[in-house]
This record gives sequence, structure tokens and C-alpha cells, in this order.
Amino acid sequence: MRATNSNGEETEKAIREAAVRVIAKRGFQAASLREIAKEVGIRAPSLYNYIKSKEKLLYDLLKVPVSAMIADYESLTEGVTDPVVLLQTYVQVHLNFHLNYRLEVFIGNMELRSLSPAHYRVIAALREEYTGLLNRIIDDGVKAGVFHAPHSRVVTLIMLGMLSGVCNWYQPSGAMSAAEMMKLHTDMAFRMLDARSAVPAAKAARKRSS
Amino acid sequence: MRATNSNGEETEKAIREAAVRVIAKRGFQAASLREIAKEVGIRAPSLYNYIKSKEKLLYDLLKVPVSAMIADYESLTEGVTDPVVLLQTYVQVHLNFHLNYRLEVFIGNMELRSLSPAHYRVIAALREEYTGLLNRIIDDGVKAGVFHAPHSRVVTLIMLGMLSGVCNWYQPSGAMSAAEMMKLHTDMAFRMLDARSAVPAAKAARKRSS
Amino acid sequence: MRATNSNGEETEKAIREAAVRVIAKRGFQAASLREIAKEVGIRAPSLYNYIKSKEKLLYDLLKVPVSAMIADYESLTEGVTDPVVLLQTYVQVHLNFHLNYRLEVFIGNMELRSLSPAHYRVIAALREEYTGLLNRIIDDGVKAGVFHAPHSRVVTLIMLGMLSGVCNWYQPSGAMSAAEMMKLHTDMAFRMLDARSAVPAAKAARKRSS
Amino acid sequence: MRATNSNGEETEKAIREAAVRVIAKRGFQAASLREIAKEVGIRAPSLYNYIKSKEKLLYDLLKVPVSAMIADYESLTEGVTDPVVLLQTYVQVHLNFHLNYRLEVFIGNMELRSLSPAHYRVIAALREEYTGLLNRIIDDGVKAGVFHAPHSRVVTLIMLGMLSGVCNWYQPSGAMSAAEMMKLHTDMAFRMLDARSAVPAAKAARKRSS
DNA sequence: GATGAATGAGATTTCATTCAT
DNA sequence: CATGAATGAAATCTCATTCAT
Repeated sequence: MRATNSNGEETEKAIREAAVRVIAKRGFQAASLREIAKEVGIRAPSLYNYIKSKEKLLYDLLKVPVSAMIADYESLTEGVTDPVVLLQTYVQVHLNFHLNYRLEVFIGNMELRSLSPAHYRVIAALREEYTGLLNRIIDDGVKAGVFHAPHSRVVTLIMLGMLSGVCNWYQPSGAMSAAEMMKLHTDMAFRMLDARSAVPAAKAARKRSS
Repeated sequence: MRATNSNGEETEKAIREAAVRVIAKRGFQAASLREIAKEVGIRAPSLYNYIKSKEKLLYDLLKVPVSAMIADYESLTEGVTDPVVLLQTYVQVHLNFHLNYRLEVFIGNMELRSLSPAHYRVIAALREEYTGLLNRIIDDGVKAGVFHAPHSRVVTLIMLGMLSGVCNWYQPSGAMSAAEMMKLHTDMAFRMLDARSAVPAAKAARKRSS
Repeated sequence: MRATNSNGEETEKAIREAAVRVIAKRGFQAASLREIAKEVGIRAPSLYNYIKSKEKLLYDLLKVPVSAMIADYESLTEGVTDPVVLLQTYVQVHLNFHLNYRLEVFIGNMELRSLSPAHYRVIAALREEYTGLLNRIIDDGVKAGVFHAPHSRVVTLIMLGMLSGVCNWYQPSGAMSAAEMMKLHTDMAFRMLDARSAVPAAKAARKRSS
Repeated sequence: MRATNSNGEETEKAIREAAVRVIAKRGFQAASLREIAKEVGIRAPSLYNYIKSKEKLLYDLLKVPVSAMIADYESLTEGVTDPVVLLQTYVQVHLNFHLNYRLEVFIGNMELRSLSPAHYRVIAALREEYTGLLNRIIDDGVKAGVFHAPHSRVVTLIMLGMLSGVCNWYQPSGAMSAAEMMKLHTDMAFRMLDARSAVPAAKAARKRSS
């Protein structure tokens, strides 16, 4: 039952998609509103019917992926306590976003500095929260004896580096499927924690069938 | 032993250092020559006694670290064929640069797109060469049975992500020393290749004492 | 019937007129967009709502007069073959522009070198075409025995020099009327071709009354 | 008996020649001291050992040709009163300079506006003096009945246009020799004054042999 | 006599943004 | 909702010129 104003909504979506493409290609500072508008098929001043400012547009773009990853992870792990399953889920959520929203994530890693101080604090806090989720998984796993990692905070950061690099080079048209990518990254995560015996695939299967 | 307080070589070095700082802080596009000049203590037009253009300055800055990493690795591994030692050396060189030239490396990962097409090709080729070095190490190790990795190309890229993330967050003033960082990353690399029995430290020691 | 006092077309015309004045006064390189904008009553960046670049502005300014002179001459001489009438028409068209569009023509003679290579080729070709028109008139007149000139190409160039100098010094407020100027230049042209008996005025009158 | 300081004199001459070339090619404003210095083989600041300023350099360059033309004409016509011979001499001097010092003259016609007001007045006065010489020749010839021209002032300017255009297109490598150019321009000048019976060549020969 | 270093002035141009229509 | 017109701010870069060496 969409009314005639669906046009406006479509335009708003088109603007965000164009903004992601252009900012990913040029960087936030070098991305001009004119170019974004051109991709949408309107003139630059018309953007202001949809956005408040260029910086606010960036803020909105950056807020979505990290918020969504946190939400996805939390909804998928409600009541779950097994560190092995939690890690597997974390990687799954992370990879899902880094493959399917590659450019959004890419921007999120690059353009934090272009935010206003106030907006920066919000996004940085969300990212820290997201990092903390993995840190806790690792801590719990180490305590439980299934993971082996000294300096869990640093290992968390290193693992996030490992899990995030994909947004710099992945091409959906490449040789490896998304499923394979997810499997490979999951294996690497468990290897980094020396969690061989965890047999994550089996556990995950068990959980799903329950 | 010039009497004046303006020395061309010193100024040139100061410009490069200031450029690295400012570009790392703001991004290349947002880094203004005025700000760089101000950090050096001169006026913006004076920069042109030392640089040909802003883009050429970036090119020069980006060329150094990747070239140096390649050169360091190659000089350290002359005649070496053991994949375990080679990997250890690679990680050592990589971390050395990512810790000691953190900002330079950071820029190198971010600002490729700001290069002119011709300069981009040069840097991209160097980076591909550097990636290829790790890829070959892994291939050889897999063939020799000491490493276990399917899809060595993808594992190479994932591992480089793991090894490079450090330039996003490392602070020399942090709790962990550079030596510890190097050790930890080396361990992680070997774990990712499931090379437990490699005992790299021992092997490296053996080589050095030969 | 717009209510605002800013009308795009008027502004565009004002810009071109101001540009002609300022460029004629200072030369293209020394003419700053700021000064042109000031004459129009806007700020320099606003010029870019109307022009693509300073060089393109010059190109547009230079293209008009020579194109118009060619078009005028051709439309006035359709079907005419008498060299005497043709020459008279050529001088008439030429003087008309050199008196009424003195500054435009002046710029056209001075600033060819400030064009980009591609634009230079276009204008140079038009000017050569315009020169060729006079050359052909002289050639035909010599063949017909009414003009006497050795080396018609060189005489063509010398005559164009004679006919064009006026844009360097003519002032509409001067003692001599435009009609007198035209008559004088026509006489001089016929004298240069030793075409005394041609009685051009009579011939022209005859043609018009036909 | 040139001493070792001939080097300095040579440099000064080289600077003037380079300046003429570069200014003729680019226009005064667009001609940079750097480019002039480069043609000489020195750096731009070294020019200031030879010139006072860029504008003064232009002034010196512009003063030479018109002064020399006046001087040449006056020394060649001392005691001469025959308007036919005087005109012939004027054209000869004029063409001599316009062919042999083509670029200098070209600059002189173009760059008056780039002079400071004070310098402009000096050069403009010289040019007016030079124009006056021709004007007087024509006046005297008309009075004597050998020339026929109404409005001698305007005819003077038109004739100077005719005689000067050559510096816009003449190439020494062209098909026509300097002597032929001079003859052709002389003929055109006499034709413009309807001075057929003047038989200038004969008169000139007579004068020389006297 | 020559120059490396420096600079103030100023050029063209891009950009995010505003506002009246 | 869209945009033509306008603009202040600011960017990179060139230039003539000065000065100490």
C-alpha cells in the first residue's frame, strides 16, 4: 500500500547507495556532493531535501553496519554460552557484513576521522562495543580452556584485523564463494586460538538441529 | 657546516615527516599543504622548493616503505630456503615496519587511490610483488608439508590482513613491547598455517648460530 | 517574467561583455576572473555557473567574430562573381566588424596563443578560411584583368594588415564616421590592387538596384 | 681587446634575446623569468644581476626598435625633401626592422599595456613621433601634388597597419626574399597614395648615384 | 656573478551550502 | 521536490623578487 511518496523513499535509498559507492571510490573528502547527486540523477542542492549535511550523511552511513552487526550477533546468540559457538557466530556475522556490505564496511574503517567529534564518539563507542564482544568470547574461551591466547585484548585486535582485511580485496565475482570465505575465516579464527579440538562445524550443526 | 639556520636537507626531511603526520591524521585530500608547511615552520609556497606537487609527494612517501620491506626481506633471506625461517623473517620485517613506521604504512594502505594512474601502477605493482613473496613462502611450505593451507592466495591475503591491522591501533606507549608484538604475530602466523611442530624459534636460532 | 533581479541570460551576456573589455585592456593572462566578475557585479566563483574555464571563455569569445565575418560575407555574396563587388563586400564586412566589434577583433588578433592546442587549431583554421576568401577574390580579379597584383598570397596578407590595423586605434567618438572609414578603406584596397577603373561604387549601386 | 668581463656582456645580450623570444611566444605576462633564465642557462634570481625588474626589461626591449627606426630614418634623410624619396626611405627603414627584428617589433605592438604608466608615456611618445614622421611625409606629398590622400592622419594610420602586419606572419624561410618584400611594400605604399607617376625606383637610383 | 631558500601576492578552480522560485 | 544562481572558504600552485652565502 505504498503511496506516491514512495518516490521520495526511493530517492533517499538511491542517495545512500550512491554515497557509499562514491565515498568508497574517492574517500569522503574527495567525494563531492555533486558527483553523488549526479549518480542519483539530481542536482547537488536537491540532496538537502534528504540529508542535513555531508558529515551527517557520513555519520548515518557509518552507524548502520556496526549497529547491525552488534544487533545480529546479539539476536543470534541469545542464551548461548559456548565460546566455540559464540566465536563461530561472531565470525559468521562479521563475514556476512564484510562480504555483502563490503563498501559500507570499508568506509567505516577509513573515514572515522572525517566525523565531527560528537559523532566520532558515538561511532567509536559502538565499534569498541563490537570489539568487546569478541574480546569477551576469547576471554571466556580461554577461561574454559578451549582457547589458548595470551594477551586477549591484543589477540582480539589482531583477529579483527584478520577478519576485516577481506573488505579491501574481496570481489563477489572472484573464484571463492561467500560460503567458502566464511568457512576459511572461521577455520583461521579457531587456529589462531589454538582450538583444534573444538570441531566447530559439528557443534554448530548440533545447535541448529536442537 | 653552514652558518644559516636553513638547511635544505633538514627541511626536506622535516617536510616528509610532517607530511606523514598530517596525511595520517586527516587523509591525503584533507591534508592541506598549508598545514604541512606550518608544522615545518615555513609558508606553503616554500614547499615547492622541495616537492614537485602534492601528488608526487604522496607517491614518494608511499614508495619508500613497500620498497624497503621488499629489500629488507630479500637481503635477510639470501640463500635461505626453509619455509619456516622464511615466514619468520617475513613477519619480522613486516612487523618491524608496521611498528616503527606505523604512519607511513597506514598511509600506504589508505591513500593508494589518491595517486595518479601512472604512479598508482608503480605502487600497486610493488605491493603485489610484496604480497607474492608471502604467497610463495606459503606455497613452498605447503608443498614441503610443514604448512597446511587450502587456497594459498586467499590465505595469503587473510594473513596480510592479520599482520597489518596493527598499524591501525598500535601505540608505542602501550602495554606490549615491540618484541612481544613480533613474537605474538609470528605465533599467530604459524598457527594460521597449522605449523605447530615447526618450532620456528628453535630453527631460527639454529640458523643464526651457523 | 521572473521576479528576481538575477537573470541567467543577462548575466551570461554581461560576463562576455565584461570579459571582452577586461581582456582587451589587460591581455588574457593578466585579465583576472576576479576583475571580470567585479565588473558584472558577482563574485569570481559565480562565473563558473556560466563558463567551463577561463580558456574556454576565451575560445568562445574568439570564435564568434571570425565565424560571423565568414557567414556574413558568404550570405552577402551568394551568386556574386564580379571580383570588384566581392572585394567591396569583403571590405564592408571586415570593416563593419572591426569598427563595431573592435575589442572582440582586437582580442582575436592578440590572444590566439593563449588557446589550448585543440582550440587553437579550430580558430586558426577559421582564420585561414577567412584569409582564403580574400585571396580567392584577388586571384579571380587578377585573372579577370581588373586587379594587378603579383604574389597574391602575400598581397592578401598585406591587405589584411591594412584592413585590420583599425582595431588598434579606432574610437567611435573620433572625427571620422564609420561610413567614411569604410569608404576610405575600400578605396585603399582598390588602390592597392591598381583597380582604378573599377568604379566600385557604381557597380555596387547597380547590383543593389537589380 | 675584449677582457674577461665579456662574459657578463654576453650574458646580458643572451638575456635580452631570450626575453624577446619568450615574450613573443607567450606574451609578457605569461612569460616567466624562470623560463627566460632557463634559456640563458642560469637561474631566475641571477637575472637580477642584469635587470632591475621584469617591467624595466620590457621597457628596455620596447625602446630600442622604435628609437632605432627614428634614428635610422633621420640619418638617412638628412637634407632630403622630396616626399617620394622620403616615403621610400621610411618604408625601407620600417621593413628593414620589421623583417630583421620581427619579434622585437611584434612585442612592441603587443605589450605597450604591460608597461608602467611612466614608461608607457615614454614609449607612446616615441611611437607617436615615429608615426608623425610618416604623417608629415604624406602631408608634404599631398601639398606637392605627388600624393593624393584625404584625411592624411587616418591614411597614415592605415598605411602603418599595412606596413606592420608583416611582423605577424613573415618567416625568413618563406618563399619571398627580404628585398622582394621591401619592393612589394613600397609599391603598395605608393599605390595607396595614388602616386603612380612618382617612379620611385628611378628617383631613388638617381639620388644614390648623386 | 650565481644561487638555494624563502615568501607575499595572487591566480584559477572546487566545494558545501543557502535561498528564492 | 527540484534547481538555478550565488557565495565564502579554501585548495594547489606560480611568480617576481629578496637576501645571505
